[in-house]
Amino acid sequence: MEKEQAEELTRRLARRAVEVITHAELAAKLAEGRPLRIKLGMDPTAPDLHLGHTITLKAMRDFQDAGHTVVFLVGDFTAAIGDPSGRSETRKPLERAQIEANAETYKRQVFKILDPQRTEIRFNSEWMDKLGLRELIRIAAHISVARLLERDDFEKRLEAEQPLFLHELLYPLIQGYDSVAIKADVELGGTDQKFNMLLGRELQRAFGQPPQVVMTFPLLEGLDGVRKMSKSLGNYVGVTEPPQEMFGKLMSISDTLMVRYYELLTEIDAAELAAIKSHAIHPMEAKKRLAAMIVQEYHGAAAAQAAREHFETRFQRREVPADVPKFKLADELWICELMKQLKFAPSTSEARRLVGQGAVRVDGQPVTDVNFRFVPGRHALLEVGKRRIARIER
RNA sequence: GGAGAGGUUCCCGAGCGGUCAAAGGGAGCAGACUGUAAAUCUGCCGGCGAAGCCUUCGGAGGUUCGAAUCCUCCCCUCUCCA
Repeated sequence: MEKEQAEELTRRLARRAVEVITHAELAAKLAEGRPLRIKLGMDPTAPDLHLGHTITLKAMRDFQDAGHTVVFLVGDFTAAIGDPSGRSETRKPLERAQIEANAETYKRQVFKILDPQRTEIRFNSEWMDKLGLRELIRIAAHISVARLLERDDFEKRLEAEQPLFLHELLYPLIQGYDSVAIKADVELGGTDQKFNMLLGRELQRAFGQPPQVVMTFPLLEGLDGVRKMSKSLGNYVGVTEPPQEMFGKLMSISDTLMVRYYELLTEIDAAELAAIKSHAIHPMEAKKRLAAMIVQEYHGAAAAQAAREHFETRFQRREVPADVPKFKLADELWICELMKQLKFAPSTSEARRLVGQGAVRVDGQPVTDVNFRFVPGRHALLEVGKRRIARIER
């Protein structure tokens, strides 16, 4: 029975894992029959969990469903240092209060996927704050500089003559030491985390622990289809975003990216995937299904259906949907000022430009005069571009 | 400590006394075409109810009628030497 469960887990994980270091070690650990400790390291710099994160989170959920424990590690200490990973420039340390607020947000969001019953939440400041310089040096003595400089982005920055600071070099050590502190059996992460995770193995060995199994997962491309999904690049779909927003964002991805999203974010079988790839299903219909599936995951079936219908009326039939946000306006107002107040334009200048480019419509009629005045009662519907729409009432 | 290079608008990157709100590319936004796809084309892309004015080219001073461009000091990064 237990053996079957382990096999089932291994099979599920194998679907998406890029690398498992090593398969043999994983099998051996699973065979021990005890709940393994799965490390989930996240640095609380970006407050929003997005679809890219869900790939590893779901893999962890698989572990949980097989009876293992996820140690959700909030890198509150590390965030104060600034993780350089995945970016070619130095990251700024965060304020303490900000870190805590972010950690809270994370915690709430992460349980959309993980099982709270089988999750242990830890903050690495718990042991890091106590770590003295003496210990730090002792840890550092286990890793050579050459080894550290093997890391891809360090190497690149050196190559590009860009700054590389000592604390950034220390970061992988700190992260690796987390694995020692929580006695991790397995660590999962994106492929960009491979180096750090491997260093965890080395440190565990140095501290007399069995090394953790390292599993890497693909990085999800963001909406632009090129760079990895991230909050700071603005190419993400957050798991807490409203249904319509999610649906809309997913509809705007390229066909190529759609296939990728299907592979990484859904459970569809090979036959269906083939149908999509071959365009046996019209790409747009396939995209709608994808969007609906994902929305359903985070908001339920009803919301997914509603989001789809909204999309169809608003963007495909170009009709005004029933649920247009309403705003009160007492007196007539200059169109640019109104756009600014509704956050349809960040500045008057931008509002002027939008009018000049024919992006602004009132009651379906394009506004061409920059000096146009919106009169509540006489005018009602304001549209800016395809996405911004509001009904104005007196 | 010494020698050299460099810090420009969201990013890359030109500019090196006025014609600079600052070339070009990317990103972004808007329009056309479409399936809110891709590709393509066009326009916009600091702020101000905008004639004109205000703020911006690492920071602070200075020279000049006038500075992103010249000078001084400071801060930061990179390279080589020690």
